[in-house]
Amino acid sequence: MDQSIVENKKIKTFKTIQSEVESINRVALSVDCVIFGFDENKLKVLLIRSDLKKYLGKWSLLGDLVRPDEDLDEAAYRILKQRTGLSDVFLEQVETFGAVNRHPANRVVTVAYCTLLNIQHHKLKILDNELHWHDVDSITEMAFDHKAILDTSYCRLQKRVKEHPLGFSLLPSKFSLRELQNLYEAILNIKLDRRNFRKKFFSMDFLVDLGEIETEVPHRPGKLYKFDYAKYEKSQKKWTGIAF
Amino acid sequence: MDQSIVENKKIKTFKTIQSEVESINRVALSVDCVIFGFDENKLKVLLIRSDLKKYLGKWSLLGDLVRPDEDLDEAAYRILKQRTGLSDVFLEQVETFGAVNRHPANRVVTVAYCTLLNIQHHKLKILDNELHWHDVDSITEMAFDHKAILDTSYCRLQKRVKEHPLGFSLLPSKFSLRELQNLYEAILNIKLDRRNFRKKFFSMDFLVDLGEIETEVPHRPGKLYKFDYAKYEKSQKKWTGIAF
DNA sequence: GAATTATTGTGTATAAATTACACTTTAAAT
DNA sequence: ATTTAAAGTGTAATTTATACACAATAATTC
Repeated sequence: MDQSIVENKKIKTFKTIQSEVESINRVALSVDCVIFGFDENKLKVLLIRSDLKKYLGKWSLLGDLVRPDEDLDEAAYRILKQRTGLSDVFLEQVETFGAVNRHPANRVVTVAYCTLLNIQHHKLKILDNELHWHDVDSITEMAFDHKAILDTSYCRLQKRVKEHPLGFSLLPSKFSLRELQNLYEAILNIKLDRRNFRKKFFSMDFLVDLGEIETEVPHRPGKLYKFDYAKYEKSQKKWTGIAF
Repeated sequence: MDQSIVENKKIKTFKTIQSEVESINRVALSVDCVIFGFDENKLKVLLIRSDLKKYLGKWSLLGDLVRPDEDLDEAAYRILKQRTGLSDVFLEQVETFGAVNRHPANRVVTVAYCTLLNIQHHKLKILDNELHWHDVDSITEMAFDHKAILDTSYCRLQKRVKEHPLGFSLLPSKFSLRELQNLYEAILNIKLDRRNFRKKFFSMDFLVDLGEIETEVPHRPGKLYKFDYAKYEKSQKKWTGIAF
């Protein structure tokens, strides 16, 4: 809402609302971060062990209450930083979960955020509550409604990764086309034709050949590329037609 | 969050959090509904006049505080019903807006929801606060951050309407292809080729020819169709490739 | 240093989808 | 009967997506 409230066809004044705001109509608000990574050709997610009695032993997303003087995005970045030390990663609001009984003790509405990290570049320094990376597809049960939040975030990721070059933030700054393809296959959970995959990415024309090749592979090394973000930003996103 | 909170590397217990939840860390939570309609070949949105002093005279979305015993979706449907009397319309969460100072009096975090209504089928019965339909593209200024919420919702609508058959809920149950095309042109703000538009929709094969034609048009009447939702639901959504 | 291994890198033919584009038909109104 | 305004329709050209197989390369092994 934000100002006038109609209830049983009686218009409440702003004064009435003010007092409602002060008293009963308040909830605790949290942010939960779904932090995706990629390693050993598998999509991973960063979880901690819940220490709430009801969910003892269950895995949980990284979250915290939003402070009274803090924007939602700010809170998400703070939590990410507190948990991982990282600050310059892509971060996006996913959805807000507010079922009345989603938290056993209080009404806590939570805003889910989603981030993608390069696991190799960002070794975890804080390991409280058994913080570590889990294979996304191995997770069956979680604390609270966190499994639903994870599922929603994963679906969103699958959709976004097809529309935007997000995936590159999960890879080393120099990567081979095989690594890129492995990433897409893992996230989308499909097999792709190698030749057509390459054709597609080369035709998009955002990959820069670095003139280097992989090292320490026990076979023919692949060329290394980086993603040209500047070129991507300048490009006109193409019109994608109507299709259900 | 939801259980353990790390702050300055000090782990707080659940008890600590409990008391935080009880006291300072609470915010007022509202839902704002962005109700889109379609009339005279224009996309419309339903607004009321703000009666908050700071925004007196400005237009505002339809909102209310979320009740302590009410899920977010429930609140959105309640507000929609209270304002319009309607209940069986598509309703979707868009995004949560939580800038610290978005409300002048209190911290109010708002969850935006978006709905599409058929204006002809749903004549407004309640007109409090000058509730009425506005051309979406004529709106320049609004109360609070509601212009930003509207813009975000409109962008979301443009995207969703290309991926899902949402648009049909804005049309009469029997519609002509011209009406359908007008709808898409208005929402997407583009001109489409008539023959290709028809080809596209016929090839999707979800339109049912009702064997009826338009009446009271001063020219050759078009055939009337309905959308076959059952057939659509059964259809496998096609794989849409990677494209930035 | 020859053979083996594993993976890179490449091209083409076919099918499917998208685009651009103009004339005839129809019903209502005059 | 004429006018008006929009409905209805098809094709050729282009672009995009798909299916598919073999030679080149670097490292490892013998």
